[in-house]
Amino acid sequence: MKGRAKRAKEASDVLRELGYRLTPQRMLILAAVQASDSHISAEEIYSQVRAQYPHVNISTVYRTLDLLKGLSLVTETDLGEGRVRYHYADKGHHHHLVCERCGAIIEVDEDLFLPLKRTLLKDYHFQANIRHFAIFGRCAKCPR
Amino acid sequence: MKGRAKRAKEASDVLRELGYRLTPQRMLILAAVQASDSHISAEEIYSQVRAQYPHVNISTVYRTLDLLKGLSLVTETDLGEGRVRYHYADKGHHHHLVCERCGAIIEVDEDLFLPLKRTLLKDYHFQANIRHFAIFGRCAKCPR
DNA sequence: GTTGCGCCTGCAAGCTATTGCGATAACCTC
DNA sequence: GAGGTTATCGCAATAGCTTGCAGGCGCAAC
Repeated sequence: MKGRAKRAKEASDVLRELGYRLTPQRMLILAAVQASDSHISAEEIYSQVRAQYPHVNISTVYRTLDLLKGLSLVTETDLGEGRVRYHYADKGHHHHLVCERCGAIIEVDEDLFLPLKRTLLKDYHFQANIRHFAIFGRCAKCPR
Repeated sequence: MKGRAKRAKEASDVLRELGYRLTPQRMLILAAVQASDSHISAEEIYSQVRAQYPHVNISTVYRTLDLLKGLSLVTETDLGEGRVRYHYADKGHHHHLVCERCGAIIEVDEDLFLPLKRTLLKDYHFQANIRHFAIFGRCAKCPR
């Protein structure tokens, strides 16, 4: 998969250029997030990485995800499952509508938040960092 | 404090009318949330309640907060401190802008989200339940 | 290839929050 | 006021995530 390999290279270049070390743990964690087509949990990343590198510790997974998150290489979403999920951030960001009744998850484009972002900047001089958002409520199939 | 006593009565009426039992634990937890002028954490509620009723368990606090949350009597906010905070829900809902650099917390009115709510309802038929929201970013005093 | 600095990791303890289960007590009926 | 039903509670175990610390390893300089 060419696109994936290219993305991986770019991401590790970002790390190297910023002076971060390219450890096997970091590469594997990054690869796991990139290989996941949807949103992946820390535990899932952990077991994938451990398949190739049994000594890794779960805390390393969390620390690396934190690092990647800070560099905007991955985004984090809380869909209200009691665990956070991660997503590689090369595609356009998107948000989630989570139905409180049936659990359905609807992805919506980030453009939806542009008016809100503009208002916050204009009225509050607040530069909102809206990457991944989960909005809870009731979906079309679950009437009130 | 008349207003507070009145609110407490109303809240316990809601519980009773819905068939929930009015236990001293619940009353004390409710009172603690109501007595807090700002947002209160589960641990703070726990120690306040325990001062009057030493046998209470922290799990009861969480379970009660969950119940009250479901009944829209309290709202829950995650301000990114690693612990969730609670707030009595009789006043108009509001949201928070949290500065990722200096930690400042700015309260904003819920009206700000009305356009977004309308869009979600119109385009996705999704009835968003936006009570308490935290938006992270950079405040006016922390330039980029 | 070797050396050395210090970033990074593994380990273990700790924190917030949740859950299963048996015991208790709130509420209804009489 | 007494008794029965069952919602609720306390306890302890557990899950998800974080943190302090000591030792290991990536990387650059030689």
